[in-house]
Amino acid sequence: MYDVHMSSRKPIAPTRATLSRERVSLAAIRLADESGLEALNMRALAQDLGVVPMALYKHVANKEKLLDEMIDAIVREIEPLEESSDWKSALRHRILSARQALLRHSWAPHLIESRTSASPEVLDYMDSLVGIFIQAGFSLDLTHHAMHALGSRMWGFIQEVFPTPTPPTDPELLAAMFAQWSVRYPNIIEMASAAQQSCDDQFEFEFALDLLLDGLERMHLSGWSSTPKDRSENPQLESAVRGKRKKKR
Amino acid sequence: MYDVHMSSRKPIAPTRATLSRERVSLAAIRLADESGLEALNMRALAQDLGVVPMALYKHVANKEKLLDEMIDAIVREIEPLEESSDWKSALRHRILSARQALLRHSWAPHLIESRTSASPEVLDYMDSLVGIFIQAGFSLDLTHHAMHALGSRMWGFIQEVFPTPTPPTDPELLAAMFAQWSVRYPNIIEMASAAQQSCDDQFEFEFALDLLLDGLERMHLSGWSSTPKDRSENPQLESAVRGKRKKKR
DNA sequence: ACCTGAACACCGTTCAAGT
DNA sequence: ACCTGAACACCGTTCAAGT
Repeated sequence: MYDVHMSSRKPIAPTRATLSRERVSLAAIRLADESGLEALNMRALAQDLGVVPMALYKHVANKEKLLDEMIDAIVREIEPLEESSDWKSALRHRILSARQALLRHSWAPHLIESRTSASPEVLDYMDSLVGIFIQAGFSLDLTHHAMHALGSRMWGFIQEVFPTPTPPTDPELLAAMFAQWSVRYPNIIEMASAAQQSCDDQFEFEFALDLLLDGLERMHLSGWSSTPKDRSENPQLESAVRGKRKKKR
Repeated sequence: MYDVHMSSRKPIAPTRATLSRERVSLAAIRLADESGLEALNMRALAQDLGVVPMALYKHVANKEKLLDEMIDAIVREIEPLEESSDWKSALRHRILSARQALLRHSWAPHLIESRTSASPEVLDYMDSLVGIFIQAGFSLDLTHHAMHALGSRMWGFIQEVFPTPTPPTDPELLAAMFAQWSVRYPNIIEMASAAQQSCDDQFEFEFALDLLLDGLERMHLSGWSSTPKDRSENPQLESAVRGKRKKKR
């Protein structure tokens, strides 16, 4: 226990320093890292800091602002831009670095999805990605589409909608489930039977990232431009452009 | 008001029929459509149905199960598979149809993201997509990667992380914000200046979808196979394969 | 078999007061 | 200036009872 009577001077390394906005958000990150986002509530956070819940509200406006702070802390973990490399390597490096930061905080994807506005730190990062495309000579139009195509992937994650269920450990149950699924979901079972080793998330992430970057490179080199005339000469996006035309009419 | 003394027989079209699982989930969808997901709580839902909150629990196990029901109702809105068309058209049709269903229910993306398991209806839909790839002769391995690369796009949405803020209507405020952003986020401003007309979500969705489908087609035609030897002969995914190799070693 | 009323546990937050 | 204690509003859900 900390002995308050020990000295009237401030301890050199106080274990219970006065609160600050940074101390609160760091504690929130630690709590989420250890116990998950659902365990992060103002009462538990206050207890971790040895303080009464309402003490937090002198340093963060409300819980939403606190969650924004947590995102900013993660964005600061992303490695800075490598000026020297070519656009594709620079993008890959930045995005895979963002992914590393996110992997250290498993709650981050869900939190990012729930945010309704971007902080200055977030916009700084996005601005740097836009800059990579523009500096590489991408048209502003293609740059815009590229950013949309990346979506959450620019933050190093793709939402795994409807995660594949973990198969039961009991071999008897497993066999029963396999038999049942083979009848109702034959294609899924056939596909799964090919992936003997468990699915490698990092590989799947880079596979799709490269699929997008390679496609964007091809469009850029084949002279994608912002004028509709040039667009229609590009056979790759014929159908998408057709859709836009129809809507404009 | 409904007159209960009017007749002892059941009314032909009862306005206050007895509850059922379907009636509850339909009311939940209507409430979410009209007032948003955050307005959907058991008390409000019960009031809409003219019943006390606890009456709902005889028909749905809990709120989570109710949310699962709502997803299933949407999945049933997706148009069935067109057997005759080629794989790319079939996929586009199915996915754009899923998108239409989702656009009718703006709360659906957030709800889909939050689900932790897939219902049989959900698996049926995913199985049909896997089947399209396999029937087109895609290797099981490439099919697997393709499904991951599609991600949430197979449900007709991409998560718009950090949505772009709506610019202020007051021209003076707008000018001030523009000046500020031009200094700190020059690339974003430059990119945005090219997109005069407001951003077309449908176009961006189809742009990225076609980028992925075209890339997958190219890999399929160039003989992507599941053996590592063949993989390294495909120059397009050199870096991703390199990453996987390193991990395996 | 189905619905009701009261109550509990939990959580974000306001308010008036303490030092 | 910073922290505290009690309380309020809100929400999912349990429980024992009603018909």
